[in-house]
Amino acid sequence: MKAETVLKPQAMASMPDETVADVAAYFRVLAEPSRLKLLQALYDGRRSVGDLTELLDCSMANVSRHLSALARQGMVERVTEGTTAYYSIADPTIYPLCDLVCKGLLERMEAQNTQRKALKKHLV
Amino acid sequence: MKAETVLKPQAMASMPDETVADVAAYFRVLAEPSRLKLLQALYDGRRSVGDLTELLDCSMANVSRHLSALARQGMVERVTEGTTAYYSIADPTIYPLCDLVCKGLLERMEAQNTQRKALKKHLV
DNA sequence: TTTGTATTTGCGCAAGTATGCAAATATAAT
DNA sequence: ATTATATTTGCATACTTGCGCAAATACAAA
Repeated sequence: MKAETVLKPQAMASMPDETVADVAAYFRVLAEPSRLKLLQALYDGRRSVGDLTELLDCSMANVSRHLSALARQGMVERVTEGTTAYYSIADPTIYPLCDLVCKGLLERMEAQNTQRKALKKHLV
Repeated sequence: MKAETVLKPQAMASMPDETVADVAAYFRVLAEPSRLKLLQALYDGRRSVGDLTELLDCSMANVSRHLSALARQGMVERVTEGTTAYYSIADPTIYPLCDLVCKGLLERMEAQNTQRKALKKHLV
């Protein structure tokens, strides 16, 4: 591992346009509530499309499409048994990723909260 | 901090739809090559819209729009001096986030690489 | 083979998004 | 006040994306 990585994350080193596009594509797949919910639902293990459809209240056709979007990015893996298709997480990177985002959002909400309280104090 | 967090990242605990939507919105802002490049360019410190426009080869109007999208999400901050607007990173969460994604992509590319080599071996 | 169940896919539509171009806005300099 | 510079915004357009619905596909059971 290079020392540079510590100072400047490799993610932020200048990178070829194609790589930037790949990263953007990765984020794009995560930029959809239904797909996030699917990943959430898959946390405990593999699930069939039918299971996920019930869990999600969303048409089966859509669940299937979202799953194949996730699979295309290598985020989930598909295994069939008979007529049913089981999906499972293939890229565990996703979890720390979402965790970071959630922590950030939470912080921001808390900041807004204290701000709101401070404002309230002034009004009283 | 609850023990649950260790076993199951809070990001993947069942969360209200609204929060899921927020996370998706966060990722959506990152799902754009130009915006990623802007964040990359801002790594070393604040930059004016003009500077960023030169760096990015993209119209100034678009750079401005992308910057306001980033600002709307709280990722960057805007400070004006005279007629020029300086933008800078406001949410450092972005860096480890992109780093994770890049590491994942890199791994995948390497895997493909070794696979390609193995295939080649068989063909020779 | 026929029927039923699970999943995927094609198609058309509605909503969202990025971009170019021109106009609007804001501020500094003459 | 006028002009020049920096940035933002409105508008029209092309493109992408998610969805519902119906049809296609795959496999198992009768």
